[in-house]
Amino acid sequence: MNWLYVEELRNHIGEEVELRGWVWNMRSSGKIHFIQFRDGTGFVQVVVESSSNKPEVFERSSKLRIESSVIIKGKVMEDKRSPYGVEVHAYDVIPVQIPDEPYPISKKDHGIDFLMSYRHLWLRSRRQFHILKVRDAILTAIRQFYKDRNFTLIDTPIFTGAIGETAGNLFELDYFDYGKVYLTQTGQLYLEAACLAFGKVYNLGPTFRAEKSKTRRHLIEFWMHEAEVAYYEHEDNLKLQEELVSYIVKYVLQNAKDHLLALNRDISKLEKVEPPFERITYDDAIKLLQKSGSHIQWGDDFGGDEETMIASNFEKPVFVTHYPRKVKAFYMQPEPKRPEVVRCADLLAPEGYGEIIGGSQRIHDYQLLLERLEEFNLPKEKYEWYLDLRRWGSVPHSGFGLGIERTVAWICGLEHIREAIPFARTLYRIYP
RNA sequence: UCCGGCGUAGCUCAACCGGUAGAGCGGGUGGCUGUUAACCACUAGGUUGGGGGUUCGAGUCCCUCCGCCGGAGCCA
Repeated sequence: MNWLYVEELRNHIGEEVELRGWVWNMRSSGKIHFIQFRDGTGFVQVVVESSSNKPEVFERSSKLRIESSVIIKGKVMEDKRSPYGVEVHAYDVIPVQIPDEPYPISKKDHGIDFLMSYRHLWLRSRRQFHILKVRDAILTAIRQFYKDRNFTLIDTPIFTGAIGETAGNLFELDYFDYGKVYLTQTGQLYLEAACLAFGKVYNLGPTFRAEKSKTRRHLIEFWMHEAEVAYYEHEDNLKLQEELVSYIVKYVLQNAKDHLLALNRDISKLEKVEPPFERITYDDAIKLLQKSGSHIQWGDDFGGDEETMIASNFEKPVFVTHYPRKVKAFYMQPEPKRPEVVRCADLLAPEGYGEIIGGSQRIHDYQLLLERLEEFNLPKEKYEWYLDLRRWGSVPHSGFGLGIERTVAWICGLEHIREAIPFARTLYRIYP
């Protein structure tokens, strides 16, 4: 007997197959059962007819209920009445487990609190299935993009002594006798070290921000992809980013289009995403905002509304470059002719999804970096290794970080980032 | 942390000016050979988030605590 997955059935019409999976819904008309079946690769309808089956087979299948696990033996039939194009006519139904209690997630609406409490079961629902399949495609695309360009994957540590961004948003832990360490906010400083050894490097992993953020675009634990390249300056950095983002979107359209369509995503907006992306300076962004009626002043950072307003002027993602150095991190390279701004860029996604990338050229001069550490009140001794990178073989270098969940939310068209990760860690939720 | 809203059956919600708790889904029983959130009939299911107060009477009004949702700040 040939054990097949649902995703393979279209190529096996007329064959007798075995399916192993779960019942996500049951309908019955007395002498005919319709089992809505899923196996982790897709969904298909299984038909069990009383007239063409042994009585015990039909009897066994009547006992199935939602989220029973079951092995089906049957024949694959083409059928235009089925939304999937094929269905399986069963001649044997073997229950693996039949639940004693009703399945908590019903076919009708649920509130988000209830669903998040049952996230471990909610993952089985079709919408969540499609979202996480797109997430998987995005992560595969990132790895493939760097493999094609011969970058080296460098896994950066989760425990860190040095601070990447700003203090105050760090999760603090006791590390034996050493004292306090922090959960990483970014692997960037370590990638900078690695890029001076390997030239072109990237990472992909979880990061943590102890921010009491309560918005649709924040998680406490989120995944970030970062890249860092030696000898890259500002414009090289932007080019890499627009190529990466375009590659991801194209890859998803080629490999996970059905999932996007199942999510009712407007594909036409994603099809426009290809290099080059527009670049707009912070100065011009401020003018644009003021023209639209905002009271923002030069020197202010943007909030979610400002980002949405700026991005709404563009169909593709847009770079906002050269922010005032006071609103950005200590390591960013100043623009030589205008030292009050830095060589950085945020990439804003269209359709109100906000910042998906933050990047910059890094300071490579020892003296300047030392001044900035003092200016930001960072303890020099913890950064000695980072200063070493400017003592030996220092070169201009640039990099960026891309938020995975925000990218998933944008590409899938989600209303809230909590659906973009299998088990979201939000402000007051750690269960399940 | 601040601002706003909500908390009634397992779930999603209703209940007028304060007058004594109701529907759909889910569950159970029965029916139905093409269902698509199947349908039809019957049926079980409630200390209205906790505590206190006002009142002849509180799901409804007041105080307080807890929980959740939305937004702001911060940020990817």
